[in-house]
Amino acid sequence: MMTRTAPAQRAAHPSADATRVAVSTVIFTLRRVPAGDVMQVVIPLVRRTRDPHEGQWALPGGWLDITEDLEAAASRTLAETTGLAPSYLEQLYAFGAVDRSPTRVVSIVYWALLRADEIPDETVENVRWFDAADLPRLAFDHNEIVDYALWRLRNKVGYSRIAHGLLADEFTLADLREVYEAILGRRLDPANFRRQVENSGTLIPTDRFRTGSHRPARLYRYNKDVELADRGPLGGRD
Amino acid sequence: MMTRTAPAQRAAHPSADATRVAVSTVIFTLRRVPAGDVMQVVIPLVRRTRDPHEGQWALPGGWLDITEDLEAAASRTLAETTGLAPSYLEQLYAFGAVDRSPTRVVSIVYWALLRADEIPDETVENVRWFDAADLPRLAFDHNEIVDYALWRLRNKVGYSRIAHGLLADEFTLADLREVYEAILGRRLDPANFRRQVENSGTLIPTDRFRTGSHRPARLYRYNKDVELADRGPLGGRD
DNA sequence: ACAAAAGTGTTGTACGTACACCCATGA
DNA sequence: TCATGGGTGTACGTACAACACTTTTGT
Repeated sequence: MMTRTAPAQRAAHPSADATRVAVSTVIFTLRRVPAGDVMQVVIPLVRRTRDPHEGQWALPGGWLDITEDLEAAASRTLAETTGLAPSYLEQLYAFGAVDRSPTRVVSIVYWALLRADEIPDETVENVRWFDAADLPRLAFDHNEIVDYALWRLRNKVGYSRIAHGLLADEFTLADLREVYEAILGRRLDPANFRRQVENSGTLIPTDRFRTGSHRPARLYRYNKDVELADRGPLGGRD
Repeated sequence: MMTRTAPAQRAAHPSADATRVAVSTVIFTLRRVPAGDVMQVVIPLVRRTRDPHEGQWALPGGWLDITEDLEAAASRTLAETTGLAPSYLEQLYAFGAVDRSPTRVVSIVYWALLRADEIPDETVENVRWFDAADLPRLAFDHNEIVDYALWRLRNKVGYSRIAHGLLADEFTLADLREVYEAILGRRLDPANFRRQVENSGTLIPTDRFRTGSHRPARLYRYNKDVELADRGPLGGRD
C-alpha cells in the first residue's frame, strides 16, 4: 500500500481551461498534549507558497500524474510535501464543486492514519501539526474536507479496528483505550472496554508486560488475520 | 437534488494525452419478477456504441462538463442516456486505476435509487434492465463498480432509511419489508420488522388502508424530518 | 368456514453500561 | 502502607430473534 520513489519529471499540466485532477490527504495521528495527560488528534498541514490562497494552510497534496493510480498519487504527494508514509490509506471522497477553486479542480481526497512511531522527529519546512478540533481557516474547502474526514474516522472506529492503525506493534489495553478516547472525545470504562475488545477476536495477548508504573500491563498484538477495515469488494484498489 | 436542462453545447475535451474526468451512476430499482412473487434488484445499463468496448453493456454516464458540479453531471448524464430522474443520488467512489481504460479516465461514480413509480413505461433505445445479481460481462471495470455499489446499498439499508427511496409516498409495511428482503436477499420476520420500523420514528401512520386481499393493511408515509441517509457534515454537496 | 395476511404478546439471548471489588506494583 | 492503574465479577436495561397467538378481510 505504501509509497514508491517519485518519478523524475512530471507530465506538463493540461491547459488551464480544462478540468484538472488533484489528490489530497487528511493525515491523522495522535499527540500527547505536553501539559495534560490526554491525547489529541492532530493533522499535518502545508503552508501554500503559490497563488490561490498563498500563505494559508492546506492539506498535503498535488496533481495526479497520468501514469499513476489514485492511491499511488496520494502516497507520493503526501510524501513529497510532508515526508510521511502512513500505515493506513483510504479514499475519502471526490470534491468537485465548480467554485471550490479559481480554476476547475476535482480533488480526490484520501485519509490516512499514522502510527506514533512513524512520526519523524524533525519536521519538514512549511509543515505544521494542528489540533484537528481547533483548526485555523484553511485554503479552498479544506475545512469542510477535514470535518468530513473526522466524521468518517469517528464512525469507522465504532465498527472496525482502524484504531490499530495508530499504534505500534505491541501495546497495552490502556494504550488502545486512549486512542478510542481521543477519537471519540469521551472517556470509556476500562473494564467494559477490555471485554469488548477481548471478545472481538482482533487481539493476541503476548507474554510480555509493560512495567514502570504500578501493576504491569499485558502487551497485546493485532491479529493480522482480521482486516483493519472492511472495504467491501474493493480490497484497497481504485 | 434533481436534474436540469442539458447545456446546449459541451466544452471540447482536452487532448487525449491528459487525464479526463467522467461521471457514471449505478441506478437501483426493484422489479417484481413476472413468474414468482419476489422482488429483485435491477439496474439499467447502456449499450456502448463507440470504440472502447463497443457493443458491451456499461453504466450510464458521460464526461464532466467544466461548468457543472459533480452531482449535476451525474444527474445530467444519466438523464441523457436513460431518461431517468432518480429520487436519491449519492457519490459512491472515484475509480482511477491507470489501466481501467485505454486512455486515462478518472470516473466519479454515483449511485441512485429509483422509486417504482418513477420507472417509465417505454424504455429508451440501447437501454436494458438487468438483474443486479446476474449481470453479463460489462465494459471497463463496471462489474467491479456494481459489486461495490451493491455492497454499499446492503450496508446502508441496515443503518439508514434509504429503503424509502425505492417506494412511493404511501406504502404498507409489507411493501417496505419487501424492499428490505430484496436488498438483503433474505426473508424478515413480519412481526419483528414492524416493531423495529415503528420504533425508529421514521414512519407516520395514515388513516388509509390498502384493501384487496385479506385483511386491509395500514398505509404509512415517511417522516420527512428524518434524513434519508446520514451523510455527515456533507449535506449532499460535492 | 377457511386461508392468508395484518397485527400483538411473550420469551430467551446477546450485548452494552454501570459499578463494586480484588490484584500487583512503585514509591 | 498506600495510591494507582490492571484486571474480574455482577447486575441491570435495551435490542433483537423466534414463535405462539389473535384479528380481519376475501372467497
